[in-house]
Order: sequence, then structure tokens, then C-alpha cells
Amino acid sequence: MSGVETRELRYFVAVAEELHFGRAALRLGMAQPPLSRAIGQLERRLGVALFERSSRSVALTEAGAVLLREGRAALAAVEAAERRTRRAAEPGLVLVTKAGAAAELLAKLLDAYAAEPGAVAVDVQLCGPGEQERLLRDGRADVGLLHRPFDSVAGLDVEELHTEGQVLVLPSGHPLGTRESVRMSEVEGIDPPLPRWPGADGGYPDGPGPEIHDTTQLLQLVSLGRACAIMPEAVRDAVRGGLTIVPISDAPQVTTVIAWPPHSRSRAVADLVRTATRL
Amino acid sequence: MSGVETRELRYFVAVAEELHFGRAALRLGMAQPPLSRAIGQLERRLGVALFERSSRSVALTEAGAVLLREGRAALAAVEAAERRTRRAAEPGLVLVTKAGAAAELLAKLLDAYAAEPGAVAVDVQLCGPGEQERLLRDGRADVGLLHRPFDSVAGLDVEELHTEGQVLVLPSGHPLGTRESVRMSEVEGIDPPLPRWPGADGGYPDGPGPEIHDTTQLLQLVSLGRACAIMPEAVRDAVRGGLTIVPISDAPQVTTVIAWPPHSRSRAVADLVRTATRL
DNA sequence: CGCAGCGATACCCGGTGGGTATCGATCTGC
DNA sequence: GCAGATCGATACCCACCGGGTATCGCTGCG
Repeated sequence: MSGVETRELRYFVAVAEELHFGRAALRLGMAQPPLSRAIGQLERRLGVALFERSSRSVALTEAGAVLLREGRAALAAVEAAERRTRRAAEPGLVLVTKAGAAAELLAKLLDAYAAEPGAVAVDVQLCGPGEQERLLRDGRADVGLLHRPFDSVAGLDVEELHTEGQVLVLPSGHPLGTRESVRMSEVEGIDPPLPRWPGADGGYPDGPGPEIHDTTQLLQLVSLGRACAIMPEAVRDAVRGGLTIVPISDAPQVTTVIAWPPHSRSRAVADLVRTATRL
Repeated sequence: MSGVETRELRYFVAVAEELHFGRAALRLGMAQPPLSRAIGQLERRLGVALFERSSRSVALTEAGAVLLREGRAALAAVEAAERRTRRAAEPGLVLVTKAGAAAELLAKLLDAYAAEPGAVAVDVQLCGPGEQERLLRDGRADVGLLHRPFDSVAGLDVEELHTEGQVLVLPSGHPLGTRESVRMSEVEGIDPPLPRWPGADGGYPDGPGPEIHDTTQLLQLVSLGRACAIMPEAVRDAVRGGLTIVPISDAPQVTTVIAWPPHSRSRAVADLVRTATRL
């Protein structure tokens, strides 16, 4: 049996990403020769060629591509283990939610949980969409409020909290603002346009509409007449002035869920989840 | 900014499982002092106490329990990466399925895939229920035929192939054998009893009924009059003599799916999956 | 109270991870 | 077409650290 070390994986990932031993070594804060040697050892140990070197260029073999994918996942798992262990030692929970979303629910939850016997401090972390899942998976957060179907909950344990319809948020004076309700087909290509949210990779899709990363920013753009928005009904509470809200009759229902990493029901997380489901 | 090594995780898991430095060292094939030191280093690096040592006994702290769970997962991920990389280099696929199940479908699939251009060798591995998922997750298999809802497909990508009802398989001459169909409520507590399948941990639940680990074994026990069985309709084809089959009107539908580790659609796996969905 | 069990400490050694110097091959520009 | 630049591999060296042995210190037990 062999036993690949995480150091080797880190080296390999660096080279595979840079496709250049010199730059990879720089990034790793080491010299190039030991890096070459380490990769060579890894290849010998696995009995597999990971790179095709032509003394002018470096390319991944098929096996190398597999190890890049799998190795990143393995490193993430190791780092998650590390972080979760560190944080298990210090009291307190980290809860993540999208900035500006579910504010009402969150406030009620925190109040109710704080009143529970044995409640610990809850550190609320706001972040952009898509980021929560990452924080939960890599051990930086213990529990999160997500919104299906926008956030993927694959690989997380969840408990449903609340389901609601969606509304169209318009600048005041917009022609659709007088309508009782609208349909999704009427919203396509609306002017001003819908915003673009960042994808899982942090990049933005192409298209019209401003690039957005949180809800308050979006509402501000709407009130400036630069965007429209499709949002859960609960935004009614967050809306100040200068905005018009119209229900969308056929938008998919959005469900707020509380999610946590699988098999990690610590006492505190379990309490918080129970509190949430009883709200 | 630290970097836990897999070696350290292996050491930690050994000690956490044995709760005894001496035995753990023995299991790891090393002496006790360097093991003690390694654990100490790990604790210092994490800044967290993992064990409560009282010079007479060793116990996990809460953080230690977290690291045991997470560390096992991380080690599994590293080993999976290793195996998948090794196997990516050699051609051929490993397909797992429950022994004795889906024989018909499997034969058709293998034939059809072999006729595809660019088909590679497929190594079929039969194993007990629950084991397939493990083989898929830890990188020993590329693709599997599973049966929902019996097999958990969490964390795997799947494509549905076939859905069917379930039937009751009885020894010939059994009183229920003359019925057109039966209901689940009639099957509870049936005599001879239903068998017990091993759980995810390899252990068997309590209760009456023989302990079983594959389908052919089960059918044999039924024909000997020692058990009854609830199985997908497709067993009709596998049945020889001495058995009676009665449809169960209200049993949950069972779906045969083809499953593979997420993000691992190599050319060969993709071809096989496509072939399967076109059957 | 003395002994046995067990983890921690002290100390030593060899392997190996990392560094520098250099080679050899290939691409580039004059 | 040759000189220089670029880049990975090789050769060699050193220091650190992972692992070993000897021993200590604590503790529960007969």
C-alpha cells in the first residue's frame, strides 16, 4: 500500500493548474527542482504518468486530469476536516445566509434560539449567492439558510422552513406596475433588465443587466430605475420607497431551507435546526 | 496556514479507534513514542486537544470526535483519488451490480455497449447490497446498477433506466400462492419470514428470517420453504421451479438506475450511460 | 507499598525533502 | 544557422524530521 500525502497533492494541483513547473514552484514558495522530483515520485508511486512533458510544454494526461479533479476534492475534504475540528473546540456557531435575504426569518430564528437553554453564540455571516454552499461544505460554516431551487443542496442535510411565491420588483412608474399580477413570459426581456447573479465559479453569465452580488444592492438599482428583479414575496418587508411590487402568478415556488453538513449534528446545530422548524 | 498530512490523519484515526497508543502503534507497524509525538504535534498544529489522557485511559474530546468523522471522510477521499487515478491509466471499466439482480438488463446492456464504437472492456463485479455504493464512492468501481429506493444514491449521479412493481416470491404450495395479488399489510409477519439483508455497516438487523447476502441464495431458501421474498418483477425470469409469484398491489415501485461518481463522466462511462438509457 | 501498565520525555540515527549548480533540449530572434 | 533564452531534469549537499530505543512518571491494583 502506498499512501499519498496531502503535500504531494498540493504540489500536483499547483503544477496541474499552472502547467508550468517554474511558476508552480514559485506559487508554492519553493524551488523548481524538488518540485519536479516530488511529481516524479508521485508518478512512480501511482505507477501512472500524470503529465506529458516535452521540455517545452507540460500537459495533463488523462490520468492527470482525473487526479486534478479528485485531488482537489480530497484536499478540500482534508481542509474541511481541519477547519471543522478547530471550530469544534471553540464554542459558537457560524450561520451563513445570503446578504439581505430572509432577514425577517433570520431575526426570529436568532431570537428564538437565544432563548433556548444551552444556546451558544451564533456568528451570522452574510455572503453572496452560491458562496454559502461552499462555506458549509468546506467547514467554515456550521449551518445556513438557503433558497431552493436557486441554491444547490446536494450533499447537505436540510430541513424545509418556508415556501413562498415570487414577486416582480419594479421601479415606481414602470408600465407593469399597475397590474394585478404578471406571468413569467411577460418578464422575459423586460426593460430595465433583470440583473445577473454570479455563478458557482464567481463569474457572471453574458447578457444585459447589471452584475449583482447582494440583495440590497439590487433593490437600490431597481429604485434607481436600472434594473427589475424577481424575488421571494418576503422582500415586501425590505422594500422602502420608490419600488413597486407585482406578484408573478406562475413563477416557481421558492423554499427556504436550513442546511448543514451531513452527519454533523452537533448539539448546537441540532438545537438550532429544531428551533427553526418550530418557528 | 498549516497543512495536515494524511499520515497524521491515519495515525490519529488509529489512536481514536483503539483509544490506546500502544495498540494503535502496533496496528500502524511503528513504536509508541513517535506516535505519541505525532499526535502531540497534530494537536499543537490544530491548536486543539484531541484526546483527554489520564495516564490510565485515553478518551476523545469533542473536537477529537469531529476529527475522527471528518478525518475518515478525508482519508477516504484521498484514497479514492488515488485509486481513480490509477484506474484512469489502464483501460476498461468496472461495473458493479447486486449479485443475481438485473441479470437480464445487464446482459442486454453489455451486449449493446460492446457493439458501440470505442467500447472498452467492462469488468463486471457482483457484490452484496449496500456494497456497490461504497465501491463507487471509494473509486474501486466506475459505474453501477442500483435499485432505488433500496440503495442510497446520495452523492452519485444517476440516470433512471427502468421502473417496475414488486412481487411476492413464495415456496410452492404456500396458502397465498393462489391469490391474484396481495397487499403489503398481508405480507407483514408472513410465515416463512422475510429475510434480513445486511445494513450499510455490514451488520444484520434483529428479527426473524434468515440472514441473506445475495439474490440467488435467497431464491434457494424460498424454494426450500425457509423464507418468502419481496422482489422486483424481473425475478420472474430468474425463477426456476418450486416457486410461486404473486404481484403485490401496493408495494413501492423499484427503479433500476445506472449511477456513477459525480463529475467523472469519462468518455467510456458516458458511452455506457448513453447506451443504457437507449436500451 | 511495590509492581505492572501506559503515555510522555530524552536522545540518537538515517532518510528524505528542500536548496544550489548545472545540463540538455527546444524555441526565438538576428 | 547560431546565440541566447527558457524550462524541465539531473547531480549533489545539507538540515530537519520521522522513527527507533531507553527511560521516566503517573496511576490503579493486588
